[in-house]
Amino acid sequence: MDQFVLQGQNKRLCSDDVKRRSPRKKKVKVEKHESVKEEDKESSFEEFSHPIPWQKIEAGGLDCDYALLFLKEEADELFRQLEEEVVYSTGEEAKVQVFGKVYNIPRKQATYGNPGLTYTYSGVRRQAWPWTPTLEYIRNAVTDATGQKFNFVLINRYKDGQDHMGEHRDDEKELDPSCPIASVSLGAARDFVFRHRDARGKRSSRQIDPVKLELAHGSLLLMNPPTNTFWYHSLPVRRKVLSPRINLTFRRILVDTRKTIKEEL
DNA sequence: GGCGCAGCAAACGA
DNA sequence: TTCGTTTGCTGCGC
Repeated sequence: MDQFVLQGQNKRLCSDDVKRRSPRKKKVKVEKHESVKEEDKESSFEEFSHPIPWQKIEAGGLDCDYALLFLKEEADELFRQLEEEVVYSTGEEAKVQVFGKVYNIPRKQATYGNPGLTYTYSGVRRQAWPWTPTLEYIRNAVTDATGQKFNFVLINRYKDGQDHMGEHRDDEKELDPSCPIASVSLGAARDFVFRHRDARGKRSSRQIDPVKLELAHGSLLLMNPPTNTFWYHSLPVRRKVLSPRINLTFRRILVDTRKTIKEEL
C-alpha cells in the first residue's frame, strides 16, 4: 500500500486510491466555498493560518480534505479545556441497542449545538447542550478554515485504543446534504478507515481498496458530499494506543425539510 | 498478540 | 411481501 509522509505533526496518510494534491495556499481552499465573499478572503488568511496546506483525498465518490488546524501547543490546550468542559452521556444514553441487544457504547459521546437541536443516533434522540466557550472557539476556527457554518457537534471520546467506532455512514436525514462534515481530532493519533459500500462483505460487488489515514493531534478532516453516500468509515481498535483521543464532528442539521439552519446562522 | 474481515443478531421503513 | 439497512461482538485466518 502506498504511504506518504505529511508535513508537520502528521505521520502518514496511506491509500492505494488516494491522489495527493500538490500543496497550495489556503486561498485556493477558501475560493472553493462560495459563501466566503471575495473581499473577505485575504483578511481571513491573516486571522487564521494553517501549519500545513490542505491535502486532497479522493477516490471514486470519496472527497475529503485534510489539514492540521491547530499547532501542537494550542491543540494541547484545547484538549485540556475540553476535558474540563465537556459533559458526556451516562446511564441509558451511554448504551446502544443493536438487533435487540443492549451494549455499552465503546467510547463516550456528547452532543452540543444551537438551542433546540437534536441528533438521532441508533434510534436514540439526543438533545444538544449549549455551546461551551472552547467548542465555540473550535467551531469558529473550522468555519474560518472552510467557509462553512455548523450548528451542531457530536463529540466522541476514546479513552484508549480499545475504544472504537464501527463502520457506519453519517447519512442521517436531518443532516444538510450539501454541507460537509468537519472532523477535528485532539489527543492520540488514530487510524481512520473508509470502505466503499460496494466493497463490504463476502458478496461485495466490486473490488475497491479501503482508504486509510491517520488522524493527527490538531487535525481537521473535511468529508465532502457525496462521500457519506458511498463510503462507510470506522475507527478500528488499536491496542497499542494507550492515551485518549477526542473527536469533534461538526455538522449542519436541518430544522425541518422546508427550513434550514442557514436561516438561523 | 494485533489486525482485518466475515458473519450474526431483530426490527423497521421503503 | 421482500429487501436493504442498522452497530457491535465474536470467531477465524494471517
